[in-house]
Amino acid sequence: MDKIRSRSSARVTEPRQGAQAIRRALSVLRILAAGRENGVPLAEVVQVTGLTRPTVHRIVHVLIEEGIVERHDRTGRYAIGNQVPELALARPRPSPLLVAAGPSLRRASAEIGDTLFLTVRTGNDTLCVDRRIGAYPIQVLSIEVGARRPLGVSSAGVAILAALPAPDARKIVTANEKRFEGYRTDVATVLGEITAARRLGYGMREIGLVQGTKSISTWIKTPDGRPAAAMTVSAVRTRLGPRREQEVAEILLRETRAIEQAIRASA
Amino acid sequence: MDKIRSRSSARVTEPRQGAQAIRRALSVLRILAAGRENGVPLAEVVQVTGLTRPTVHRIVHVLIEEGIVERHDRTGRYAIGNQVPELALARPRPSPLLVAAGPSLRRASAEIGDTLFLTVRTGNDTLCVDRRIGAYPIQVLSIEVGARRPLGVSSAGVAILAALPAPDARKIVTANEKRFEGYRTDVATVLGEITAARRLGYGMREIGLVQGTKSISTWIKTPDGRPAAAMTVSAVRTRLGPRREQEVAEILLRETRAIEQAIRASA
DNA sequence: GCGTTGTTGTCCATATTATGGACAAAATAC
DNA sequence: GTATTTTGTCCATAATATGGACAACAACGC
Repeated sequence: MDKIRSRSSARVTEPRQGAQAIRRALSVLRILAAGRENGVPLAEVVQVTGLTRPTVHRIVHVLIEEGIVERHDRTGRYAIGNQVPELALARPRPSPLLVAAGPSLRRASAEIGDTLFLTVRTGNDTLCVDRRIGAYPIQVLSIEVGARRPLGVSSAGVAILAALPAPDARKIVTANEKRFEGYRTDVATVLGEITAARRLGYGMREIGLVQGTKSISTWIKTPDGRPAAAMTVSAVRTRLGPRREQEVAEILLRETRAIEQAIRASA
Repeated sequence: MDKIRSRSSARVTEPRQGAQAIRRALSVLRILAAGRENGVPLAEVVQVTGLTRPTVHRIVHVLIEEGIVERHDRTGRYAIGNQVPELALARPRPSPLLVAAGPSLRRASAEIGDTLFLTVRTGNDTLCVDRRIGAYPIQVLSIEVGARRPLGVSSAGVAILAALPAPDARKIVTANEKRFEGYRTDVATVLGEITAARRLGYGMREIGLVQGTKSISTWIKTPDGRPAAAMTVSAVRTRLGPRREQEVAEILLRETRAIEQAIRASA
């Protein structure tokens, strides 16, 4: 581990010590969260976190005893346990972002007709928090609410990274290096996509995570200038030619501004 | 800490070591969860967990850095952070219990007309996971979905304790001793209520948590005989005289059996 | 059946990490 | 203004978490 002193951007009080084990447990949890209901095999957690197997094993089993993690008997995979949603109930139900974005998502979805996603950043991951299905008969539904992927592998992730200060983005991308393999991409490619997104004003992937799909993402910023989320349209590639890409991007950018306004209003 | 070897009931593999810090962090989290949106002052966490202040302080602040806990600027209280619901999204949305209980809650609510609660046990707490408002114009709405209290202070808690093996119940009650003060009760009173509930077949509190209310709770068991939840009716005391208590209890017991059947069917 | 490979699980000596007593600084009450 | 309560920090020390090495088990091939 490296001792980082100060960041050029906002917060300066980052590195607090005396809780290595807790931090490790949390990074394990985040990997498990990426596995959703199916969970993740121990070996993969070891691989991705870079911790040793005994350590991961110990952490995971303590968390099982505590009800935070479950182990699927049949597959032996580890997954987020039911105590996590129970803890989550402590918070008021709909997040301010979802409230602020609701009307815009409805409008954009009606207007565009393809599947719309709202994705937030959580640590080094993107997390899909809302999805609206459009009227067009062919819809890209592969990504579900709750889906979690390393920042950088989806157009939403690229958009969010593009909206971050370059050094921060770079740091996240390199931190995710190990996890990129599973998505057939790498640090250089992602950095290239980020640069392209900055130039374009929105994130775009000709080759979506699903074969034959294309995605366009805009970034949504909080009043302090930090990216809060991304709004994404995914569709079969043939439906998003250059002309329509332009059209869709304009709608997304318009609604993005509306959401940013709504956030400001609610704060 | 004591070294428990074996339990008379089910699980025998309980005490795994090498993760004190993680367990402590989790017990802190559970206390914070009880504080809901408002959170809990540090001193209270210290008092209830029995940990030292430096330790709690360290844990809480690491969790803040990780996004698991938030500190409300104005009050200085600590609360569950937004990363917890994000992790929770990894699990499929409606819990099997909620699905199984849904129709029964609807029926019972329509029939009784007073507020109905579904409460689960989570560790040493009860957690309200569903609430149905009845048709009668005066409703007891003080307990909200997500509300968390020490097992023993509500009629639902008493019901769940009554359904547990006596030694387990006793252990939980003594573990909660410190927290009872805040609810104007104590170990002896709670143990008495549990015994009474076992005799009656359902839990009952003449003096509810809210002045002038009365509650009746039945316990719901999983196929293996462990209590999974409690179903509760709360109403102003005058509306629950001896005759109607009897009536309501019978409806609850009937629907309880229906839920138990539904759980068996879904397993 | 019996090696082979790829998992997961366990042990324990050791160094690293988390601990908590004591002290300090805010915030709040008086 | 001082007293009191609450939160925050330090650091020497002991207890805790660590990970190398080994073991058990499962899945596959033949």
